[in-house]
Amino acid sequence: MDTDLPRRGRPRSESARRAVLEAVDDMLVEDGYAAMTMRGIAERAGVGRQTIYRWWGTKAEILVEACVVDAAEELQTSPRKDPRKDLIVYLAGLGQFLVRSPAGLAFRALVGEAQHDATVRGLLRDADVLAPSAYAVLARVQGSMPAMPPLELAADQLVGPLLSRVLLGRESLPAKDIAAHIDCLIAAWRR
Amino acid sequence: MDTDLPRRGRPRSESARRAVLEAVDDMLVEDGYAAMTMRGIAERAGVGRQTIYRWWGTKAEILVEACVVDAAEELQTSPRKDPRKDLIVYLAGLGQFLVRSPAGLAFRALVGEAQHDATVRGLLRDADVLAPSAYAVLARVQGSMPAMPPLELAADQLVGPLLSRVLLGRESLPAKDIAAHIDCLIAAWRR
Amino acid sequence: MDTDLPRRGRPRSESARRAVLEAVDDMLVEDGYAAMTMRGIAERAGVGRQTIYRWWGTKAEILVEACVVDAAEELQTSPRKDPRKDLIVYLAGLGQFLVRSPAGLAFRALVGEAQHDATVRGLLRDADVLAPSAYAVLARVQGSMPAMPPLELAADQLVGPLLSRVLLGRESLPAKDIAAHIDCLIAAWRR
Amino acid sequence: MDTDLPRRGRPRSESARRAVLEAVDDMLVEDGYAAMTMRGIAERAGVGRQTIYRWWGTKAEILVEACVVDAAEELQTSPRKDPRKDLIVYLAGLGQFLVRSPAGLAFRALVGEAQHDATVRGLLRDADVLAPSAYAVLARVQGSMPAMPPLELAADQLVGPLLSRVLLGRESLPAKDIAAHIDCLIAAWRR
DNA sequence: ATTTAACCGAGACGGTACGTCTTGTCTTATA
DNA sequence: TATAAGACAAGACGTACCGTCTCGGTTAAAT
Repeated sequence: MDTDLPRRGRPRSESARRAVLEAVDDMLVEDGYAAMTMRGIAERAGVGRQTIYRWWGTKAEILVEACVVDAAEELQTSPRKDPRKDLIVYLAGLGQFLVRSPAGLAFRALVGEAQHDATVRGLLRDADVLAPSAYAVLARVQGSMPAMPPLELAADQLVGPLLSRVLLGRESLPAKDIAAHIDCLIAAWRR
Repeated sequence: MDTDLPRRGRPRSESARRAVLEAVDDMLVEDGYAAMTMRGIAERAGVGRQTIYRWWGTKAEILVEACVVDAAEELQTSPRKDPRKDLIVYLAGLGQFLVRSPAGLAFRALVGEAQHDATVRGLLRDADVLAPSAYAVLARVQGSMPAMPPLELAADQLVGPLLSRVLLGRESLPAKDIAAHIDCLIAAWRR
Repeated sequence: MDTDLPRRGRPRSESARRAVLEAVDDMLVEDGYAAMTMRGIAERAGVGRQTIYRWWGTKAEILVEACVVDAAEELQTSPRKDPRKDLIVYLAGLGQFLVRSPAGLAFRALVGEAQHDATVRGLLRDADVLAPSAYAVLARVQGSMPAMPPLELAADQLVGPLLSRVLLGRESLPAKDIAAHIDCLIAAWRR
Repeated sequence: MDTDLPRRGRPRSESARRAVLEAVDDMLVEDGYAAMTMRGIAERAGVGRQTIYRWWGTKAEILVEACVVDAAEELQTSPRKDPRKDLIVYLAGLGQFLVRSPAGLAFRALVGEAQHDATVRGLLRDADVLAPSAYAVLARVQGSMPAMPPLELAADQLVGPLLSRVLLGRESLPAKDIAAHIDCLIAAWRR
């Protein structure tokens, strides 16, 4: 165990940690990622700059911590009886997450940074923000879809069209198109 | 027309323009986007800094010019008799473009910047890098796919799964999965 | 010659140079050396920080440039007929310079820094702030002082007692003591 | 008395005190004053940082404690029959102290700090490092020097030329010049 | 042929974020 | 209650890049 050894020195300030994460969330919504500097985060959080570098070292690491928990929670949907409805509700929720939620904004900022920096790419891959929620809903409907491909590919087919639209700067999928997309998938997977 | 009036003064240096675009391509491949600064581009291209700002003003604008022409060319595929083969070849080519081609790298860097900056988002939307090529191949196979949704959604269904994989930092779709994905789409669209 | 080669690029800003030197002088008087930071100088002078590092690189180098010219001017005395008076006037002027003049403050700050940093020690030695003025007055009275030691030692004997008092934090020599000291020197040097 | 009341709690660690003073001496010799930070002293001494602030509060205060006792001891000379020899030996010893001894280095560092900081100036004045030893030797030779000025001025005349040379970054007085200087003083003071 | 206008490269300018360092204070567990 | 360890807020350090500006020099069309 690591909690057993009674660490010496002043312990880490939990309030400073929370202040940083909240500041990042707020600034992302208010000013956007480009205007969010380490210096600015520190000032906004009322925290020393060194304190940030001590625990995170990178804007991306802060973002990961700021969004993974919220993301998992926001993307989780309750099961429906109708598989079609189940998939539609999930995808609509994902759309809302990506364009409305602060956690979704953080996620998109991370995806953006990942295109510029291999380290962030790894960070994002390890965080595994979307897959668990997609796997969960797919596992629920899998029984009635004998031709569904393995989960990984099925998840890409499910979320890819919506996700790429948003990342390429277009509007999210309108409700009608979400339904049409799901109907396509069901037709293919039931075949 | 605007090219008719024969502007006075020294004309724009075509060699400087090409030097900048090549420098951007090279630096993107060698050092990555994060290490690519306006100052660095100017030095690498052997060009004054002001000259860059005179004609482009933004890294993103240079990237757009550096990739749109190449992208259109690299993504264009010759028609096949077999619609399935046609789609598979296109998607495999898109995968290569995204992870191998300098133009693809530039495109991904642009997508990254678009997450952080609304201006770049607009730029990227206007450049319309992927859609024309996807529409072209879809138009070719449309005849034999009576249930295919409108082109925009169909294009998202076609490229979304591959695109989102790459943008989220995972490997591109392996050949087997490309085939499986196309088979799903055909099954749904032929229905 | 070096002025012949027609330097490229924007020439150095003389106004920025003067602004920095004046800011240093003012801040030294108002806030003291310890409170004078590179950042503060830049802000006070209305100058970019990099501009300072481009031309000076060190607080000490700025101080040297800020005080050498003024020092030489302030320490120069006009000849008197009476050698005793000549020496007294010079020494009294040196006392005023050390405790009143901004240039003298800069000089003392430099001497302080020289105790901590060998580079500054060299800088100070090369600047040769005091010696020329002392040599000048000693050369004038040398004729009537057959036993005067070589100029270097004589200069130390002349200014050392006053200088060390001030540097060790005591008051400057009072007028009575200046006269007594000069009388001692004359007695020894006329012997 | 204050030492009588047997203070409660853990007594001050004498070993920590010595460790700090030794660390300061060593670092001054090895790295120089500029590279000597409170943090560095604490690490080198294997001592908590707070412990230093509790007992000294300032680098200057540590330096004073680190040098006053040693200085007094090193500057004390045994009486000679010949007053000339007495003065020469003292002055030569002072030169060695200033450029060789760790205590002398600490003293010069203090003089340096005193130029930047009025508090240190007061500290240095109160410590009275040089005067007692100079007064002692002057008192011994005073009998044979009827024209010697009051001790304070005489001491300045004795040590000033050497001291100012060293503080201004030049070499210490060579033996020949020490003798010449003393001979001047004797000539003036015997007059 | 000369003038004029816009271009070109180089490089200094005022700003500002970077990541590191040190300061003096504080909060732990230990002695 | 002193101690060593070490986290804390604050802020200076020197570097790098931003976008602008100001030079001397070049290149063509208009005079």
